[in-house]
Amino acid sequence: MKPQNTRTNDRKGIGRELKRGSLELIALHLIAPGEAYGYEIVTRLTTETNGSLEVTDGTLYPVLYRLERAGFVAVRWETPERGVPRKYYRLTEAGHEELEVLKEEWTTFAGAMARLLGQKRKSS
Amino acid sequence: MKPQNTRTNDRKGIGRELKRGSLELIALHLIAPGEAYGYEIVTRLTTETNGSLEVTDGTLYPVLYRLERAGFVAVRWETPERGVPRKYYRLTEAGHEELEVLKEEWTTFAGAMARLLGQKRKSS
DNA sequence: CAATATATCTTGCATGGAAAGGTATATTGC
DNA sequence: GCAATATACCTTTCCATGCAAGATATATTG
Repeated sequence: MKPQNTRTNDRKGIGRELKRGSLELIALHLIAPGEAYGYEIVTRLTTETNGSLEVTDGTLYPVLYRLERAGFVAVRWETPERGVPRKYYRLTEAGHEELEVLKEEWTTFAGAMARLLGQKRKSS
Repeated sequence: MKPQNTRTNDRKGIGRELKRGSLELIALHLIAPGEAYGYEIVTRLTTETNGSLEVTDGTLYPVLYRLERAGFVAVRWETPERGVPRKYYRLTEAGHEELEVLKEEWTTFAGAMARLLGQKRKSS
């Protein structure tokens, strides 16, 4: 029998909406230091954030595809002797710039939210 | 002539997606101290956040309607002697609880983002 | 050879922010 | 008296995107 989780069920995807628009930033950020492949990013996101920012592969792959089409990442296939081929992503010059832009936008937004919720006073 | 803003135009709505899921929180938060009406919230959001969290009325009214249907806000019409009638919103008990829940979800999410982007190390 | 883990991709759905349009009342200016 | 503007509400339509679900393929293990 399915759990009829009254308070949790009608709100199945609250955190889901919060991720909106931040996934590209997240992906670019995780790729930035060097190279990364899709499956790796998915698992790293789950482990490194204790599930807070978990995404499914069905979510991430389209994101990577968008980044590729936009010219923010370059792609390299690696087919090892043994194992499933991997598609490695690396930031382009434009990708690094985009990362900075998105990071700044996130900071601005998060800052505005924090200020609003925190009820920061303007004067002493 | 429309401004052909190369770098800004193709990205017309980046911050737009970031607001996803936070508008209910914002609305509840702004109503919480007492009462507020729709038009007021729209203008306050723009002025109090310097446009960072600006929304159009076409965006906010559906949000308020959802909150009302969910039982998070109660409604009172005020038709002054002179002036357009206003629809005042006030948080219900459930609304106050919801506000806390959403606030916590936001904090968790923003914290995870900050930790990820900030490259916090786990050990010394 | 069945099951599992790794790794990729696609289709279809649901959500919700935004543009655009519509209504109604009051004030201001000609 | 009437057009224009500001206030205040609401609705319809569009679209971007996260996710579930399903499909494919290779390698390992029992």
